[in-house]
Amino acid sequence: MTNAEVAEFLTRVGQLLEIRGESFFKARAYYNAARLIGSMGEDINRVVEDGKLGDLPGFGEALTTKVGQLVKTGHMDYFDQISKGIPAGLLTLLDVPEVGPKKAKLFYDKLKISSVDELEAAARAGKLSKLAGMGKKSEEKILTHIEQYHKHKARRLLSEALPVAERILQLVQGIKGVKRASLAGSIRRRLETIGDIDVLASATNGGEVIDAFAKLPGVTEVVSSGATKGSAVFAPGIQCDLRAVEDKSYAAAQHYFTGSKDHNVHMRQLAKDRDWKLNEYGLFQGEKMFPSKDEEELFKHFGMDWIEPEMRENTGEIEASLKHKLPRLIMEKDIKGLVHIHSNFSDGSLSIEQVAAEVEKRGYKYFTLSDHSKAVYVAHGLDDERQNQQWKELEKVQKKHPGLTIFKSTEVDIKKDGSLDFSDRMMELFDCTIAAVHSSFTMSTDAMTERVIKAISHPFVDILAHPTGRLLLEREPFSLDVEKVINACVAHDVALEIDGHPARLDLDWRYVRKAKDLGAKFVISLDAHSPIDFDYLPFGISTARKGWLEAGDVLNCLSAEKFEKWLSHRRKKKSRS
DNA sequence: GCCGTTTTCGGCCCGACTGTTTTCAGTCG
Repeated sequence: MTNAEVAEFLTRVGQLLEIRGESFFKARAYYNAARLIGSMGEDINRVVEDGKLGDLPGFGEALTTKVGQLVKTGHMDYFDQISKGIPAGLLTLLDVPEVGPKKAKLFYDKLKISSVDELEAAARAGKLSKLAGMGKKSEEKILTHIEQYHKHKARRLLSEALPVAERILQLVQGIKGVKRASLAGSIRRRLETIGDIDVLASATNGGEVIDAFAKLPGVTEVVSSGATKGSAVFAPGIQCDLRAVEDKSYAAAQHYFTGSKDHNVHMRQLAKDRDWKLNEYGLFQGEKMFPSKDEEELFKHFGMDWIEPEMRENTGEIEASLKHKLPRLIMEKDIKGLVHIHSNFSDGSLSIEQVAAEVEKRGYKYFTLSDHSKAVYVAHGLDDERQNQQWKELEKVQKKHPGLTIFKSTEVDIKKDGSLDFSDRMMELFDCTIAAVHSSFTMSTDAMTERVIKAISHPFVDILAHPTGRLLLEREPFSLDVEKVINACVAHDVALEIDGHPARLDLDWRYVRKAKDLGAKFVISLDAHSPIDFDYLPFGISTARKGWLEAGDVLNCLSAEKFEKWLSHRRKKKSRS
């Protein structure tokens, strides 16, 4: 089972326990385990094989036995035991906002409801409002939520949510009485997909600010509106939560609303260890508040350095900060050249000349012209003859742009058997080759891993592109032993691509972190097919930052000369061996 | 269900909002 599958399973166990009315803390032990496994870099199968499951924080005797069985056999006896008498569909009710375990149990016990459709029918028939603790308003709300549940999936790409968030932030900054405002939540942490937008504001007249927020242009529905907190749906259907605090609480509130949840729990534990209390209003010792004008000062009270929002996932950043050993994360301005650009020779929309002009306009010193190879037929992949034509055109353009270095490159297809789509003779003629899987996604883990490693082992492959093939919210990554592939890349001195297209962001940042620890090198690429794709570099950068990368880890932070040196040096090394 | 150099039992992060209640439970983040 993959980490994600194990995490999902354990979440279901927790939900079942809650529905059964077991201690919430028991359920939380499973939720904590689910979050830990879902967000850690190590392969859970490896952890179990190595007998290290019990070393994970929050894993005692019970979890170690039960999760061990789950990972080894894909099955958990305990799950069968607690799910007895509870229909599987009941858990789907929890996907409807404002329906939690207590309500779900109530609906099932009193009305035998075990699916969202049945819930909808009961609400329309007015049956829900007759239940204890329910009323007309609750029933209407549930109906509205079910409509939304059917209409659109809850999450969106970061690239879609961020512009909306920035527009809302501007509007909030314009509300009368607002002193400071910023984005918070997962969008500030630059998570790859976003559930809702969190905005924080400081003001003396919180209630009025929330009122004004509910009336902003673009608001299609007001979900809630109180003295310090409001929630509204903005076109095109993204929910935004605004929190208003007094300015003296701004730093603590910004930290709190940025999260992540796990990071906050850990920080609050640190406060508790010192007999302090940390909440969204400040850091306190008894009644006394430690003043913090910004987050940096807040961290300083703990003897910590300020932690970049992208790192706040509770994966060691708090320990590193306490030891003053945080990395200096890569920034956009560190990038010197662009990697993985398509032209209209394959499926790009720009000519090579237009690409060169675009790259120069944006101030970069070099790029790799990486069109598809012939096996990717739908993308007009190049055969030998057309590749030769492309090279001729490239040389013409190169002459017109003396200040720019254009690397002869290819995104060569990794065929089903792991062989490459160009002959060795052709492969040797490129300056920089990027290999990628584009077909036969449904192989077994072993077969796919072998396929990719065979390609990596080829002496003239320099970079592995979009290593897991995922399309966020659309297509799952293909089944791959990522850790083995990373190790193979390190062994063969092949760089891993962080494909910066916001629908890919592949390699995933959780693996980026792992790969960095294993000694891998990276490129942050655009995988650009059209002019708009050149605006997507920040998403590749934030993925790298979430993986703790520094400029020194990323090859296209090198000058054109040094980038070329890396390519030729490793090729010489390979032809010798 | 987990955890502990003050604890092996009694805690477990903390607070806002809503709706249905006469003081609070449920949900969410």
